[in-house]
Amino acid sequence: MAHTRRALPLPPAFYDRDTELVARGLLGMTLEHRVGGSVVRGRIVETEAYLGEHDPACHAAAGRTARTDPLYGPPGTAYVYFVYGMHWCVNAVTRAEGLPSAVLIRSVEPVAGIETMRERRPRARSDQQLCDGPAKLCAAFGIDGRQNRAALWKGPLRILEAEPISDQDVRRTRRIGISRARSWPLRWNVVRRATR
DNA sequence: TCGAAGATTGTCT
DNA sequence: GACAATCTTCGAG
Repeated sequence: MAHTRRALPLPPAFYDRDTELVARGLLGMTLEHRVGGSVVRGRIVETEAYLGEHDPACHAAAGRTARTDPLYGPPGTAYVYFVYGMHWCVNAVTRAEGLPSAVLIRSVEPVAGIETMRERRPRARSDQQLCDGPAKLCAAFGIDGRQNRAALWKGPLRILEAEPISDQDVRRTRRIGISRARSWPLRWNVVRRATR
């Protein structure tokens, strides 16, 4: 890219919209995490929407509990949860307070800080495998429970505006990795590389 | 290259 | 006590 205008974080208003629009809109955006002196960045290429208490696959379907409480919080904050006894996953909370919906970030492409990612995920055999899964990207980015409820527009953990992905490069499919409400078409991913 | 199964712990019934 | 928005390894073809 020739001249990069300074990347701005997506404002809270970006997240205070229909969750499906947010999931689609996050494709192509930049996930960034600063820890100590190191910065890692990635391009979001896969997301999933979780719509609220009426969505059986959404954690909020169980109601408001200590675990799901962040989903009820303000839009643009992080919901980081622990699964399978060993993995962390990160979501962006969407819609107004009291509407417990969110977008799971499932996959990103490494953009910066690849050395740091490799240190955190020495088992990855290729750069692509560093963060092509929800738990992998949390490991590569150093995301864990400490980022739960963090504001994504000003934290050390942020999502920055970047080149949007055009419709012809986006595919919408069913959600994966879940047992309930599997058939709902709430997963978006980038099918073609925008770079050449 | 693909499918099956184990790892491991917080949360809710 | 069951199960989970996953990743990795291992064995078969």
